[in-house]
Amino acid sequence: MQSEQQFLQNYDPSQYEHPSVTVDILIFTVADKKLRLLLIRRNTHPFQGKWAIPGGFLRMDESADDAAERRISEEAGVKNIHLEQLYTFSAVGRDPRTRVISIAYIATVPYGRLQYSAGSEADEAALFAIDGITGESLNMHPEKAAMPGDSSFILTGPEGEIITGNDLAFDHAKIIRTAVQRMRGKLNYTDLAFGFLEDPSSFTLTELRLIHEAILGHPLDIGNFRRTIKREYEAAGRIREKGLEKGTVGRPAMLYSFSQTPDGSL
Amino acid sequence: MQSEQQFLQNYDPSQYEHPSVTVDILIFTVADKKLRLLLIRRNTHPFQGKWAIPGGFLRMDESADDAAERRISEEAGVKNIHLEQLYTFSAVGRDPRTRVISIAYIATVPYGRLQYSAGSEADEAALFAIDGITGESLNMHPEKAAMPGDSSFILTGPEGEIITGNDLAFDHAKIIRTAVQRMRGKLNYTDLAFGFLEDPSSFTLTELRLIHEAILGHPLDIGNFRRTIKREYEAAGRIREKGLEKGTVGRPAMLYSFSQTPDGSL
DNA sequence: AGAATAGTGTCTTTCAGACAATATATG
DNA sequence: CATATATTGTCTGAAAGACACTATTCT
Repeated sequence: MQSEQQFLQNYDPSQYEHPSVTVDILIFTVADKKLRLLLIRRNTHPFQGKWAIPGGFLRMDESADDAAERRISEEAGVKNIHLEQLYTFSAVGRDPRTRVISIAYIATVPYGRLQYSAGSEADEAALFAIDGITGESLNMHPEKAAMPGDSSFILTGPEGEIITGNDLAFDHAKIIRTAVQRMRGKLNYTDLAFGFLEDPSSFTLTELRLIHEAILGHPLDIGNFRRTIKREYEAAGRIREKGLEKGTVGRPAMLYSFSQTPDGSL
Repeated sequence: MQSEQQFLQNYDPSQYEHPSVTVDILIFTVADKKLRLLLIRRNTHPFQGKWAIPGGFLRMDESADDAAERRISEEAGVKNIHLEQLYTFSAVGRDPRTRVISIAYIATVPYGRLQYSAGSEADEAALFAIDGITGESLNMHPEKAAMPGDSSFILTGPEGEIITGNDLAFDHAKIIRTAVQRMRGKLNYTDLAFGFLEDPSSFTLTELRLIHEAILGHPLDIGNFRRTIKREYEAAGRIREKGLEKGTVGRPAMLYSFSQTPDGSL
């Protein structure tokens, strides 16, 4: 029997053919009461000219979490953003070039912190508002069961240009649908929405409610929302009153500050 | 500018170094009122002699879902099992040989259908009961924040031998903890538990309750459980009465049959 | 009858949804 | 004061949790 050292010396990773591994980042933000997603226009084949989710190859010396952080820093110029793994897409034909499996991540970025090259030719990027995604049920097999209409949701660009999920590159419509459904499902029992706050140490409950409404795609009852948030967070000391807002129209709102849990969970 | 055809011809997948991609399958079952997991004892380096989650390399012509189905068929001799992607683990040092990322799947197998080589030397496999996993909160970053005690749960083998998460190969303790927490979190709003029924077309509510209790690790109120299941499933026509059980001790139980939804969701 | 298991009913508290009413700022 | 926004209160029905009680079989 060989020793562990001998084994490691004899081990040849090239004996198997390996797929490419990429990390795709769904960079979401909330602006003007709408959930929006950062897409980039592809300037190479395949799907040249189509809009796509930003991504990149996983380097050998970084975890997928690290790669996601790196890519969002490169693409949106922002660090210390809430990132969460969504799903790993691995259908055989999803990339026409070669075998590519993609680990998809959701990033929740406050609109004010987002930086991207809106106009530049080389790497054109734009925020698209998302509408028309229905069915909040959690799909256990995102790559199976492509229902008709799965890709029929609407994306509205910065100049009002409208495309649908079918106009996107690769299987990115499927990924976006999965992401929105996941966000909706987790909204009520996680801190997801807080990741979109411009300043978590000073926000109003109206601001937080508008984020929830943008993600869900429908309005919420104001009183019930306040009651629920205060019960879930204020009693536990997760949010705290910080004094009144100033210089706004109407009654000034109470400002709150939010405390992240150590691991970002619940 | 090159055409798409030219691009495809020029594309060289080997220009990047690729990690290995494996699929790991957490084969769960419920037997004797306990949640149990199929582990195999490694007979090669690294971690020779340690217990590990079964897995295998992703082939170039199969999706991760397909690979998971293939592996569970090879390892447990069973097909058409409920499979669900858990998480993709990709920390750099998780495999000492080379860079390996692992797409983990949860399989829910009825005990009676499970076949594995319990005694054979070549590929020793065993079912381990899982105890002592606490904190049902959904961890957003399973690979970060290794709390002390994360791997301190207890696994009890077929002969009563006891090991802890720390005795497992690779980062498999972390994977198991993530899986159990995920199952607990989804138990109440998915069909997860039904995957463990010996015969979904003929089961009692007591049998279903024992599955829930095994996953959660604590007893449930009998009346409340019945009420909730009947409200959620019987009203929607998802379960139907099939007549009385026969030949058992005590009052005979009503038998039910369960209808899977097309996509296996909710 | 007694043991064992299955199934029902009731009471209380919590929570979600709908909606009305009140409070405090600006112009 | 009119307008705009924030905040509180109230009512109802659904649902969860605790727990007592009844039903049907076998030995």
